[in-house]
Amino acid sequence: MTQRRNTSQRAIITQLLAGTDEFVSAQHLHAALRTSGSTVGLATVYRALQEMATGGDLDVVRNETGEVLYRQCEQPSHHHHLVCRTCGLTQEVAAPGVEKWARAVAEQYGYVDLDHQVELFGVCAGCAAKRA
Amino acid sequence: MTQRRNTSQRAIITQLLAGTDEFVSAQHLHAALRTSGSTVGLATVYRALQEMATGGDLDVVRNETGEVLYRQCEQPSHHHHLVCRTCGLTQEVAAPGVEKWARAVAEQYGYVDLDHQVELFGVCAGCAAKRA
DNA sequence: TTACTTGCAAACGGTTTGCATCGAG
DNA sequence: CTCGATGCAAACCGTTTGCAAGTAA
Repeated sequence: MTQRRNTSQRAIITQLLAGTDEFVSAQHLHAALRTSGSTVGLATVYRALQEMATGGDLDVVRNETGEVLYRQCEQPSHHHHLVCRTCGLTQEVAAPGVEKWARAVAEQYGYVDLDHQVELFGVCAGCAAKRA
Repeated sequence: MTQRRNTSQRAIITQLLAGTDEFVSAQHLHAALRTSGSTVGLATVYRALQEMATGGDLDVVRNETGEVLYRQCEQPSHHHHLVCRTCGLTQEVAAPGVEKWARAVAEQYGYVDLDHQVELFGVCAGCAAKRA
């Protein structure tokens, strides 16, 4: 049985994530921590983020360059994202029908252990206005 | 004005892509080429794929591990994929409700110029059987 | 004391780039 | 002959891992 220990590093990482509702990369988070005086190691940041993500405490997304982004997840229920491809503004959205559809399709083809990736990209109202 | 030269390498890459309607990674494509006797370099494959992708001749997707996948694009009807995360077997599936849902959500939040990414991952019947 | 955590550095895996050489036009 | 294309190897970059030292419980 694995049990999590409370360390100052994890506390500060959790705290920093709680302070924002935007997606951040492990690298960015690490840089921010070092800048503010902490001596946390990069590996520790990665390990903490992974742990929190698999524990369901963080939302995980990948940006266009393949970098992994994390954000504290406000909604306990499963949901997806609508991301502005210009400024990164993100809305959490529910996809009621999608889950059911995914299950039906998987069953039809005999696939099990299903997971799905559903993300919407667009340009938010603000950015669209500036573009005009 | 940049002009493309016709080389045997590009010809064989184009030909191989034309022979399938599945997504392939640059690495996979390169391995396949080497196996079939070609001496193409990895870099050449990457350069060719990038060029074709920016030229709009290929669809580009990223899998769960961040690897970039390419596929010849000319699919008449829009559809999505159900990919086996063990063996890579891919089924093309239609997502009737998804498109409508995406449009509705985007409108609700004032997002325009919408695009979406919907991929299903699971373990196909064959791989599931071997696992047991 | 036990065994989970940490920081560092090295290892990794996919992708990109520098450069000398090759070859299409 | 020119200049884009190629192959190789090294460089990159984000991420993971081995390991000895540190520390919560």
